[in-house]
Amino acid sequence: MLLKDLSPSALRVCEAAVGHFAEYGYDASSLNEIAQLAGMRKASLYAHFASKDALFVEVYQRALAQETAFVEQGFAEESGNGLAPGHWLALHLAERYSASAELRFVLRTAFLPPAEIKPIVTSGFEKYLDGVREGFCQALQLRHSWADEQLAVYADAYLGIIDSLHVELMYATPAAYARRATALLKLLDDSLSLQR
Amino acid sequence: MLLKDLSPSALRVCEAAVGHFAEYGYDASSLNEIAQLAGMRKASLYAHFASKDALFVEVYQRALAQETAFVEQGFAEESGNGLAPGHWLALHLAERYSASAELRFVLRTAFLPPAEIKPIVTSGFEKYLDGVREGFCQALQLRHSWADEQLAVYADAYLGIIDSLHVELMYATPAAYARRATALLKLLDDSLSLQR
Amino acid sequence: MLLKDLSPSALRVCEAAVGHFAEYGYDASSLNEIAQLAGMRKASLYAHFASKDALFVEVYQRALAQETAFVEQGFAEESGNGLAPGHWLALHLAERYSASAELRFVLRTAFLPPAEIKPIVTSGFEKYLDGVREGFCQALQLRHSWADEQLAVYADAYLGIIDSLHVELMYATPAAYARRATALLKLLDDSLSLQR
Amino acid sequence: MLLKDLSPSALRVCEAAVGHFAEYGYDASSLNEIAQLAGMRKASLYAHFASKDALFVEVYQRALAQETAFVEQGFAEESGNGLAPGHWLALHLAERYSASAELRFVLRTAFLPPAEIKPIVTSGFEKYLDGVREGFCQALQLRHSWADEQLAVYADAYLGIIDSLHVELMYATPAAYARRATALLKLLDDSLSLQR
DNA sequence: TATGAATGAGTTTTCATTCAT
DNA sequence: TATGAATGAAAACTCATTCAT
Repeated sequence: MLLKDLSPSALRVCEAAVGHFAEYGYDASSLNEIAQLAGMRKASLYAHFASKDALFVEVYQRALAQETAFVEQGFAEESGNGLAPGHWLALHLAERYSASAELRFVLRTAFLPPAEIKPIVTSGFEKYLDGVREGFCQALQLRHSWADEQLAVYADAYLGIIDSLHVELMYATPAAYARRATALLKLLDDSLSLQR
Repeated sequence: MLLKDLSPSALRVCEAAVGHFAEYGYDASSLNEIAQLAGMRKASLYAHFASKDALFVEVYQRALAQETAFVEQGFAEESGNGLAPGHWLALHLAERYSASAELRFVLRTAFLPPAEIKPIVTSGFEKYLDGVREGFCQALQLRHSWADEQLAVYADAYLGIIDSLHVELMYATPAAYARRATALLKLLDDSLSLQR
Repeated sequence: MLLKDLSPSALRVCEAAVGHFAEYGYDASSLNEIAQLAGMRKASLYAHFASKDALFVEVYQRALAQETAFVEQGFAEESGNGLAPGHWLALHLAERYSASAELRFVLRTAFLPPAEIKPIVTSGFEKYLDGVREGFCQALQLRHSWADEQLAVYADAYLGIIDSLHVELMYATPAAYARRATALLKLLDDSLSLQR
Repeated sequence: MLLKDLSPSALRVCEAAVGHFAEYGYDASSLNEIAQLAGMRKASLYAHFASKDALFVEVYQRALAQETAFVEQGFAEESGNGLAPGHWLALHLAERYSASAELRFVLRTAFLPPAEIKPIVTSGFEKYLDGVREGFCQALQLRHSWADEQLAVYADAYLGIIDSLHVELMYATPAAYARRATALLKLLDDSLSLQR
């Protein structure tokens, strides 16, 4: 999953595009506006990207790489601070969402991918979620050892929680997000506490 | 929230539109195609609906009403069958999703509402979720009585679970859906079991 | 130039149409809006008029008849009051213009007739102007007798003055109208005074 | 009132548009036909003008500038040839009208401006008329000196005459135009002759 | 006489894309 | 690498008109 080397201009286009796609989605985004934001004319985009699709995919892959790194670093921090498994990410997602156009873009795209490139989007997002699952499983195993089966169940549950929070980010207030995060983490911790 | 009386032709348009909107979303849906599906020409749509927006809103409200009724009936059935609180809906959502264009449309719309009518969409979907919350709380209270605060936490968690399943419906396989449903319901039941 | 007998409904349509045509012109007027104003649906118009053109022509002819009558009565009043020839009309045109949608409609239509019916419009308006000319010539001849040639020159001038005032009505303020009327009538009176 | 620099293609569009607008007016002109006349497709117009309104305004301003220049040059010529004040313009307007689509367009537009841009049209035409007034006043003052008040009255009258001739251009024959011009100029000269 | 439904032709406008420069 | 110009296709929407009821 290596990213292409892009020229400085192409990078500016990506930066402009990620915010635009995040806000309006694929269909309602116009190359014209993206080009303006990047300080060039529409036609010039084609010097950098073969098509709207190609630009979208490139932006998507860069955003995925970035958010995957964010998740990894989050789990590292969590284990350093002795937080309960999966808590760090759940508690920092809201902040990340408002700070990162990339995350907003990834979520919007993953949930409702443009028909033209649905397979690419879906498989990419699955890799992102695999990263989350991986981080969570490692955190769980730091505590004690689990049967594969049990581990899988908790991993499924945790991914479900994260997706639930993703949704809350997209259509609710910060307060509602906090309530949901608290409630779902409580379920998780309660259930884990029964496994002793 | 009474629905308008629509003429037979207008109803045919709604039926055609709900599937189209569910599959392609607002932006990528064309009135031309919807009209064809409804067996008329584009211009004829305007005898029934003032604009694309107006059609979309009408369809959305009808879909919401229908899915709200489905949820209500689900909770009624659950209590009749002695199922654990909230299980019926979680276990039937996938089937419903594949059977009901209305549900697919509602979820797609709620998660990524078209900018033009975001407020209408959001407030409508909140009412739908309130119905879910209401059903779940009543189911919980059939078992034993709860402090308001505890009840609210479990309601938040349950809505989170439902949203999580919504997401899984949109981008995953039936098998993955089942795994997630099992895992999250286990968390819920485990946590509730600690409240004795 | 007899007018048709119209049913009460058809008359209501004419009344609605004259204001609409006067304000928006032929092209920018929509039968839909005219029908609404007349308290019926668009399709019902066709029970009364064969087409948009036919409605327009009917309205035009009624308006012309009405304004022709107004001019006649004006010249009658003028001679009764001993006013200088042509003064009454020049001085009452502004008031009439603001009170009569028919006059506004006639002027708008005469100056820029819709291509489809230009000949009808033009010949109709010429008859209206002939009425003005006739009234003015008679008023002149009440004073003393004129050579045909002289009479024709003054009649041409007077019609020119009236058209000039028509224009001022369409695009200027009442104050500007008054200044122009005063100035042109002064020219007329000065010139007539030289004929003794 | 500087005019934009337009590309050759944009100029071709303007040239095509002025004739079309002059003949059919704003509402009945279609961008499709204008584009054909300019040798391009409809969509290409938008590379040069942001909208139908913008094109119309641009064309209008160019036409106004051109006709203002024509009037100025006319008054210059008049004073060179020793013609009576205001005669040159009155006598050349008909010829100009048939030769200049710009003049036809300006008059049509000024008399019945499209609702969307009425203020722009009106204020522009007033400047044009100010030019006429200015030229006439200077011509008057070459003969002898006038009280401000008298000057204003004759200026009002002269503008009235010009508007009257404008109207005659739009709906009458060349012969009728000549009769009217003769008659009105006679009034003007008679009245001026009384001021010695 | 009135109307709901339908429609063909037309409108302005947007868009992704191409190409010569 | 950048862009001005051009374009085919499609969008939403409007309109005068027809017709069965």
